[in-house]
Formats: sequence, structure tokens, C-alpha cells
Amino acid sequence: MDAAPFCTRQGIAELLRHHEINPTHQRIEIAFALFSRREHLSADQVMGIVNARVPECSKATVYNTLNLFREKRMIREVVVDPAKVFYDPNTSAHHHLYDVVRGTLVDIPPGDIEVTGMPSIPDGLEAEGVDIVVRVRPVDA
Amino acid sequence: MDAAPFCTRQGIAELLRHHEINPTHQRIEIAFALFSRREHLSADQVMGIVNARVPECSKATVYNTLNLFREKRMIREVVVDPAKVFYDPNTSAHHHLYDVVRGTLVDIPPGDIEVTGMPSIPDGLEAEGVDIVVRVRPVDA
DNA sequence: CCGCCAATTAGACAAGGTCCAAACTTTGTC
DNA sequence: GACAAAGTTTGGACCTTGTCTAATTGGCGG
Repeated sequence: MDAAPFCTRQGIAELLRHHEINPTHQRIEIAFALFSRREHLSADQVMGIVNARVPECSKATVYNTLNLFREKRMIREVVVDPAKVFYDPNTSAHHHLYDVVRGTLVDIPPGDIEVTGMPSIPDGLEAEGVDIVVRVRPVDA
Repeated sequence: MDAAPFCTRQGIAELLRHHEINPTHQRIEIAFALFSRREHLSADQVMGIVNARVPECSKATVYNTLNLFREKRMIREVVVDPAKVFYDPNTSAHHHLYDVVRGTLVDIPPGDIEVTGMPSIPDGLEAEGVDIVVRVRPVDA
């Protein structure tokens, strides 16, 4: 992959094809919203951003598309807030810092934290991943 | 605290007072559901258990009460499933194993897993806790 | 141009959870 | 006991996130 691949819709289309996803108009806009910012967005934040450019993109499409991206492992789902799910364009191993008051989510660089002694997985189960979330709040609150 | 304190409604009432919570009928039943089983229950599971004994306990009371218990740090909220929150009567340091297919949540004994290199917390924020969730699925799925 | 299939759409729907005003309990004071 | 004040509980309306469905659109090979 080349240097700044996800800042153009061309590059995004490539990325979609690479994950065996048909690059349609709407899918490109949704992926662009996530990958050009490299931020954690909730479904309705994605919808807001996309609708600013493409007002006719429906709620169903946003949800369908985010789920498709997740199934194809192009993005990752982050569950930290009981009220909504965040989507993370970074699928490599890393963990999260969540501001429970402001509802914002940022990455923890992978070197800063490490898990030792992975527990034994019970029979008949296989590990899918480990999520680490450091919950923080503003000092005054 | 004595040996098997949370298997009687007496003991539960003590526990509530200890957390500065007025031990009412409904609160005792809700706490009893959680503490006598020592399991992770969702709000509607709690409601089911409580209603079997006290049919007139309303949804609003269950949610109010669980939130009250959480604010008073008597139980802990575990966010792993986008669809619902689990409540954990064990507030000591430990982490969780979540079966994403069956939707069940169990504890990881605290010795089995360890985090090193806690990341530096950005200015103006203070850590509230670290949640580690190992996501697993049945091998066949 | 035609027909096909995938993608999209609007809107109805479901589930989890919150909010509110009214009713009911409890408690302390006289 | 009577009373007022404070604290709890209640049902139901309501909100939000997210899913489902049936109908429509759009792109593309032939």
C-alpha cells in the first residue's frame, strides 16, 4: 500500500475492492468519512458526515454498510458506551481510552500497554480478540 | 464482613446500608437477585427474577435501582454487547470473557491476566478503571 | 435496448432504556 | 395518633439505536 492512500476516493475504491466489496457511491463516501479522518465515529456521526455530501444516503444503507465493512474485517467495532457503537478504521492491534463524560474515544499506542498471561480459553471456544478500554473522566467531574 | 453474607435478605439489607442505600423491599429483591447468584445479569434478566417473587416491581424501579447501585459503587457495569448492559456484583479487580454468539459473560480470575505499562493519562483526565474483555466464540460458528 | 442482479430506499418496527407526574411509604415532630 | 416533608415506586409515554421488509433504482453484460 502506498503513502497516503485513503485521502482520495480513488484510494478508497481500491481499498474496498481489496476487501471484496463492490465500490459504490455510498460505500465510498462512508469509507471516506472513516478513513480520511482516522477517527472513531458512531453510526449517526457517519450519517451526518455522509449526508452533508450525499443527502440521499439513507439510514439503512449506513447501517448495512458499516456491518458489511465489519464482516469483511475492513473496520472494527468498539463497544464502550451502552448507548452506541463506535467504528474504528484501524484494525491493527491497539487499545482504547474512553472519556465516559464527553463520550469520546481515542487510541492507545500499541507499545504503551501490554497484556501478559492470556487466560486459558474454555473448551469448545476460540478467542476472537482482546479489547482493553481505559475509562477516564475529566478531573472536576 | 462475615462468611456467607449475601444469601439472606438480612445480609443484603446490611450491605445496602453499608453503601448508604435505604433498604426497601424492591431494592433488597434486586440486590438479592445479583448477589445470591454472583452472576452477570442484564437488566431484563434481573426484572425476570425479581418479578417471579414480587410481580409488582416495575421496569422503572429496576433501572433506577441498578443505576443507584452503580453510582454507589455496589455493583459494576459491564459494557460488551451493543444491545444491552450487564451488571456484575463483583467490584474487585478482575476481567471478563464474553461469548459473542451465546451472549454469556463470565469472570477471568484476576491472577490469570495482567496489564503492564499503563498508558499516561492525558492532562485534565483521571483514570476510572481498566476493562479487559476477551471475546470468544464457539469453534464451529 | 433489455433483463438481471446487486444495492439502496423509506418507513414500519423492535428493544433497551429514560422521563415524568401521580400515588404511595416512611420517617420525624409535635 | 396526626401531620408534613422527604424519599420511593409506578405505569405509561417517550426517545434512541438499530433491524427488517417490500418496493425501487442503477449498473452492466448481452
